This record gives sequence, C-alpha cells and structure tokens, in this order.
Amino acid sequence: MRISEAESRVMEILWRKPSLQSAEDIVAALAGEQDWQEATVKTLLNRLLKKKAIAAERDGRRYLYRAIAKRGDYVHAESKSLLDRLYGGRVAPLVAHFSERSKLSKKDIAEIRALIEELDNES
Amino acid sequence: MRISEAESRVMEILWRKPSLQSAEDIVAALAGEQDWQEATVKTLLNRLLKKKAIAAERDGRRYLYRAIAKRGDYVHAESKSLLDRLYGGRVAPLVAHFSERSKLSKKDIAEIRALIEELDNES
DNA sequence: CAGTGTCGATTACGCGTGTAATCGTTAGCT
DNA sequence: AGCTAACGATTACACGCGTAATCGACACTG
Repeated sequence: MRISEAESRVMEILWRKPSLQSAEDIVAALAGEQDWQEATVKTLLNRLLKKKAIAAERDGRRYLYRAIAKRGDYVHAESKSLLDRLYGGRVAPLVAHFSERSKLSKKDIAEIRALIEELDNES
Repeated sequence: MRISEAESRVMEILWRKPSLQSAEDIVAALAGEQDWQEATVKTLLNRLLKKKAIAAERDGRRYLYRAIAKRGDYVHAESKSLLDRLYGGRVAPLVAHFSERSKLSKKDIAEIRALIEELDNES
C-alpha cells in the first residue's frame, strides 16, 4: 500500500529515530516542520498502522510507534516511478536535465564525479 | 495548477507532436499505451483546458488541441519536488542512491561521466 | 426533412488524501 | 466515588483524481 505525501512526513520522524516513539513525541517532532493539529497526526498514524507501514505496542495507557516500512524502499519506489514516467527509467537524463536547467552545485558535481570514478575503478 | 499523472499522459502526446491534434488523434495515439475509453480522454482534455495547460481552437465541428504548458517546466517541477522531499534538494544523493541500489547501467555511467567532464571543462 | 452518428459539455461516482472534530474509555486526582 | 484530563478510535468532510456514461447540439445521409 502506498505511503502518501502527508504520511511520509510522519514516517520521516520515525525513520530519523528508530527507537519507539509516542504519539506525543511525534507530534512534538513535527511541530517545527508541519502546521498540523494533534488530531491530524493521530489520523495519519492510524492510516499508517492500517497500511502496516508502522507498528504500535502498548505502553500502559498509550502506544509507542516504530517504522516497519524501510525508508530506502520508499525512496526507491518514489524515485523509480519518477524516472520511469519522465526520464525513460534512467538516471543520466535526469542529471542532464538538472545540469542544463538549474545548474548543479559545485558540491553536486564533485560528489557525482567521485561516484562515477569509484564505479569506474570497480569494473 | 498542477497537472495530474493521468493528465500528463495526455500532455505527453501533445508534447511529442507540437502540431495541432484533434481529440480523435489523441485518443488514437493513447490507444497503444493506455487502456482508456474515449470519454476518459475527453474528460482529461477538458480538465487540462480548465487548467490552461492546453489550448483548443475550433476546426469546424470539432476542436484542435495543442500544449501550452512546457514539458521542461513540468518535468522540472516534478523532479525538484522529489529531490526536495527525499534528497535534500540535491542531485548527487539521488545518483548515489541508484548507484548503490539498482546499479546504474553502463550507458548511464558513461553519459553521466561525459556530462561531468563537460561541466569541468567549462569552468 | 427525419433520423443517425459525432462532437464537445455536463454529470456521476467511488476512492484516497489532507485536515480535523468528536466520542468513548480509562487513569488519575480530589 | 465522581470528575476531569488524556488517549486512541471513530466519524466528518471537501477536494482532486481516475474513470466513465449521458446529454445536447449539430451535420450529414437517405
């Protein structure tokens, strides 16, 4: 089951801190980034539970939550879908696009070069 | 106004062929890729008109359509949004992700290397 | 000129999503 | 024991989207 945009904001909190977190913790962590009511966060937690993207275990009167879905899988699925839809499923055209369009930062260029060199050395 | 996934399938047809196209042309072009009824395509055309993503001009009893929105802008908006949400807004981490994950193709690597070299030569 | 086919326009409808408010239950306080 | 506060669960609701069917106006055919 797909994790929606809003839901992913909640997942990010859980991914950042793999320990168990209460709803209150999560609401607090989101407070900085998202302008949501507590009730909204609760709803999202419930939807994520239904989707089996997170798990909850009782801690007295409340629940503690943790991620089940892997961030890497989510990131990959989202990214691959974009590449497929817009770039023929390949990475290079995306790099080319940003190379022309928004100008890659020095940092980006350096990192990408390092990656490529590494791959060249491997093979 | 955002162009939805389904709508973008229609836009792709118009982007591929910048000349004016009738609804019938578009339905025909989509037939290979998408399993949609004619009515569905008509709906999408109307929604795109409302969003001003396309324009239509009368040709006797029917309309001929053309894209107004630019493919590059669409691709860029979608891509940037993904990079922002998942990769801190930068391209390199995405390349790194695919480098580890699904293995970049030879072709990808070669193309990216060429791009980087080109950028290095410029500056 | 009446019928029929063809367009675009209008209407439909269930589902996911974003965003919450409200309800019911239980734990703790007085 | 009764009241209140705090949780999670349930319910709400508008909107966009995917996917069409239906309607109304015209044009062509016989």
